[in-house]
Amino acid sequence: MTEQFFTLKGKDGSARLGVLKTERFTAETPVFMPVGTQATVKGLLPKEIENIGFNIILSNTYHLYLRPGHELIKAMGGLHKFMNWKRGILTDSGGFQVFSMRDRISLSDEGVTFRSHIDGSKHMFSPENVISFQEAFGSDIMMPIDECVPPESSHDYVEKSLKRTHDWAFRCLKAKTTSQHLFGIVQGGVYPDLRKVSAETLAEGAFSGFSVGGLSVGEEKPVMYSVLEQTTQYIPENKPRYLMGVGSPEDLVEGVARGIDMFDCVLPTRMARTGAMLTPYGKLIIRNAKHKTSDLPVDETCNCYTCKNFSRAYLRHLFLADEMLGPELASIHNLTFLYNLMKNIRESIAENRFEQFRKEFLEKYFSDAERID
RNA sequence: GGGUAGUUGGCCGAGUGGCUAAUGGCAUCAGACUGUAAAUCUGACACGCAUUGCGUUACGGUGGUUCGAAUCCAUCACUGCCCA
Repeated sequence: MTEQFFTLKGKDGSARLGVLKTERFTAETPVFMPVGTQATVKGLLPKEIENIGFNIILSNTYHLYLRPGHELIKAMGGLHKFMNWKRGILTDSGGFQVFSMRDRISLSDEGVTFRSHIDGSKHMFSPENVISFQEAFGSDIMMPIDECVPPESSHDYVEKSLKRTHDWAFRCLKAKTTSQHLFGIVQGGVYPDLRKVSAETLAEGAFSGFSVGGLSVGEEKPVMYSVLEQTTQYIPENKPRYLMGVGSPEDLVEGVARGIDMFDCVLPTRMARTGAMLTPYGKLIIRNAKHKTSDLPVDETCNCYTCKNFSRAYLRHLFLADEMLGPELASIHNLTFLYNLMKNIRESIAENRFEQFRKEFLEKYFSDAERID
C-alpha cells in the first residue's frame, strides 16, 4: 500500500504513458491484457504468456464462481497458485455476462440473479458477493458488478440502470476488506451526458482506477470512439483508465489516442483459434488456399516463436487437419502481435510521436491486403 | 459356372413415378469473431447466363414403358457376398 499503484509518467496529446505497480507485478501502460476466463488463456501455457512479456491477465468471476467455485480456489491457495500464474490478475465481475447472457438473468437493486448456463441453478451476484468471490480468488484488481447495457438501450433505461450500477460500485467499495484494488466502471450506453455523469459520480469514490464499460458491444465504431472520448475527459487524470473488452489493433490505437491505459480482449485468442492471424497489413486467414505452398512466416517482422519457426503452409496444414498446435501457435502469434503493438505505442508516446505512429500504423493495417501475400 | 445384392454429384450416403439440380454427413472454398456458454458460427459448393430468374447437362452404358423416370422394364458393363 505504500507504493503508488499507478504513476502517470508522460503524455503525448491525449495518449498517456504510465506504470501500474503492485506487489506482484509491474506493467507499463498503455497495456493489453490477455483474457483467461476459466483460469486459463485458452490454448497457452502460463510460461508461454510470460515469455511473450505479459505481466497481467484477466479472469472471470462469473465463470470461476460457478466452476470450480470461489471456496475451492481459496482452499487451493488462491487463483494465482491454482493456475500457476505468478504475475497480475484482474478479475471481471460478471458484469459482461449481464450483457452476454441477458436472457438468463434478472436484475434488482439487490444485484443480478443468474440462471447458470451450466446447470440452470440460480445464483445471486450482489455487490457484496462479487467482492467476497474476488477476495477469495485473491486477484490483484477487482471489478464491481455492473450492468453492461446493449447499445440500443434507451436514454431513459440507461439513466435508471446507471443509478443502480453506481450504487453497486459504492457498495462494492464498502464491502471490500482487503488491499486488492477495486475499479469503478463507467457506463452510460451511447449517451455522452450519461457517460459524463457516470465518470463524475464514480470519480468521487476511492477507486484505484476507472473502467469504461459497455463499449464495443455492437455499436458502430465512430459511435464508440466518440463516446469514448466524451468519457475519458471526465475521468481523473491520476488514475488508470481501462477500456473493457476492446482489443482489435485499430481500437487499441484509437483507445490510446483517447486516453486509455489498459485494455483486455478475447479477440486475439479467439481469432487465433479460428485461424485468423494479425499482421501489420491486416488480418491473414491462414486456412486460405493461397497459403498452401507459402514458405513465408505469417509476419516477417514478428519475433514470436511461431513466426520464427513455422511457415504459412505448415500453419495452414495444422488448421485444415484440425490439429491443436494450430490454435496454440496462432494464439502465441496474435498475442505477441498485440504485445508488440502496445510496446510500439508506448515508445512512440515516450518519443512524442504517437500521432505519427497512429497514422502510419492504421494506414498500413488497412492498406491493400494483397501486401500480405 | 450358379445364385444374390448393388452401381446417386470430389467421397460416404438418403431418395423407389411428378413437390428432385436431387436430404444428410465429410472434404473443399470463402467469411465472421472485441470485459469468452465460441478449438465456434455463417455462406458457397453440376455448368452457363442473369435482377428475382432462365437455360443446359446430370443418379453405371444403351434401349424401352409413360404426359412425366434417379425411381418401372429389357439388355450390356462393372462391383460385393454366398454356393460350386
